[in-house]
Amino acid sequence: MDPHLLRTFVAVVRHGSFSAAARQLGYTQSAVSQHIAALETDLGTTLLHRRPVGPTKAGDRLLEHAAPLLLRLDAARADVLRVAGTPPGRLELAMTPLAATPRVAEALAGARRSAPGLQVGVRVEGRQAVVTGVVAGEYTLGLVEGVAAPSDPLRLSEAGNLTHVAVAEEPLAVLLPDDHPLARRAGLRLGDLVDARWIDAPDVAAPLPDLRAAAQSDAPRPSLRYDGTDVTALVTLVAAGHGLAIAPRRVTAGVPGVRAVPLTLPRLVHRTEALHGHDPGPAAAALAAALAFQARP
Amino acid sequence: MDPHLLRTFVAVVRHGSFSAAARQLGYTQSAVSQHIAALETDLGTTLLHRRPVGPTKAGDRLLEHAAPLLLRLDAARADVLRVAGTPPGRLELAMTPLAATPRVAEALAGARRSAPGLQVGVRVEGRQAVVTGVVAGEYTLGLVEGVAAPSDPLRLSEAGNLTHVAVAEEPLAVLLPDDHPLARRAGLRLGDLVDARWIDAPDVAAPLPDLRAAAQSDAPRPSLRYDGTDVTALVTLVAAGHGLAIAPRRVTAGVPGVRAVPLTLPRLVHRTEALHGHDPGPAAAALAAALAFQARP
DNA sequence: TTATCTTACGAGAACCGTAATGATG
DNA sequence: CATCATTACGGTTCTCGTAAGATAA
Repeated sequence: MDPHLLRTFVAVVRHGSFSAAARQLGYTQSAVSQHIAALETDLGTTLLHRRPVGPTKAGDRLLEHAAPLLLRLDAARADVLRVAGTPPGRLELAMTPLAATPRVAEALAGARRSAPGLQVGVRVEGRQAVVTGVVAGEYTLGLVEGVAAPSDPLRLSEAGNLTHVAVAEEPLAVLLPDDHPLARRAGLRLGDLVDARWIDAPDVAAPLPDLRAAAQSDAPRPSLRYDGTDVTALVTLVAAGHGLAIAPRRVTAGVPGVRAVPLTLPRLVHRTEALHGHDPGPAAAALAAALAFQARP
Repeated sequence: MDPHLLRTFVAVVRHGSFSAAARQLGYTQSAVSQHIAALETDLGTTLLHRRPVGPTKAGDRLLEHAAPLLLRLDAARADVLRVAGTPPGRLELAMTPLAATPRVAEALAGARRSAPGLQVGVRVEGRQAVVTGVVAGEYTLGLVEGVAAPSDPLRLSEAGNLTHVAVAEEPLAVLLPDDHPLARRAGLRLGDLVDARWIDAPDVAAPLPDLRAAAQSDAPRPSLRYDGTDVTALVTLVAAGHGLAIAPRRVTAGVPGVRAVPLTLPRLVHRTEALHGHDPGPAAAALAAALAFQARP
């Protein structure tokens, strides 16, 4: 099970075609065919059915393992190179949209002041992309956020051996249009809203699956999905009555037509964490330290 | 970064010798030397210093990744073979010592009744060995236990994409010798026992590191380490005054000279979970279902 | 010297591309 | 028949073992 074979396997599945995978990988169709044949012989099973090309049951299982495996392989290489290579005067910072707070900007400014020559790159992406990028060593530091029970760490998949540092915990609020019947309440329970329509905006609000897990029900069902990374767009959608969302209250600041009502049950917070690999270099370490907050017991 | 190279790398580090690793792997010393050289050239760093042989800093980082990587590779193969190969009439059950309860034995008996020809193998091991074995497909079903907050899942490292099924939650008790000043209390808090001497018996009682994590202090410090898997031995050690331990109260049943006082704070339970890969076959699935309990909300 | 790692070199295997063959819609 | 996967074949590269060389205890 050579990683190369696995890589072509996932490429074939993704493209649904041997030839397309070959093009992407810079191989001939023949080579791809031989790769798949090698895998299938090795495992003694057929992994793909052809015409149309798609994974068999066994192939599905392999696929589920292959991607994380390749990711960890990259992570290993990146991790070794990190301690070996000259610690670069660069800081590549990636974060999810809601993690971009003034506090982060200030801490970053502080880091630049104390290391004048520092090259800094900042990037805003979805949560998964941030985690993957940090694991693969593409970014030196990542800021991700999500919902969790108070002082619980975020449950990040594939965040293998990254270091977590708690950066912030904020109360969550239900975002409703101004004229919503519940908009004047002092607090809301998720149970009050089982029949509501929700906007699923995984990158820019509390992801609905996380809420369902926390609420131990399948209550919040999406009526609209928003895939961008622009917070204002989401808030505008809420104001227009497309559905509700749950996010830290601050996102509604300055936007008319929307109210943020504190979420009282389940007891969840919006938590931000900094992620980095082993020894991310002095700049990233200093930044992470500056961002770290003391979790209240 | 061929897996073969990684495998020889970890073997070399483990043995502290190229030649020993070569013997174990069925290679020549030369081949091992070439493997390491290949890795070092590929990564552009020295991974080992020689005479004596040991990992460099970069090598340490690689080592940390290599073992899980190889494990997951085996897991992938096992997982594919599991769905491919004929579902065998075998059930290989592995469990940690405290998971071996009458309830498990009964459920196993039930599984054998409903599948008369079933070949069953049972094995008791340490927690890590059980998890590793299930991941690698060596066992069809694993039962592991540990301490956790009520209705929280166990935090298992390297349990990647295994299915967890809650099997039992039991209250925890502090095990003390009969003549201990606190032995007559109705309940004990961990804070009452900061100065006590503890027995660290990771396989057969609540592992001290888990307790420290839960208590958010470094309080329970070990005075004696017990590495066996025999519960009675631990209880006997407690009775003899070698130190305290935390375990489900039932382990003291019938043993004189020991008392089990309920642990009231932190609020922790002894939790048992069944682990299996995707589609472990009908026998294991039935057994897991029979063991599953309804977690109280 | 002795145990041990490294290097040189050659036989065999593995790998990928070209090109011919086969299968499917 | 056109598209796409498979198979046959050959040159190149890799890999490992043998054997000789280097190096530290």
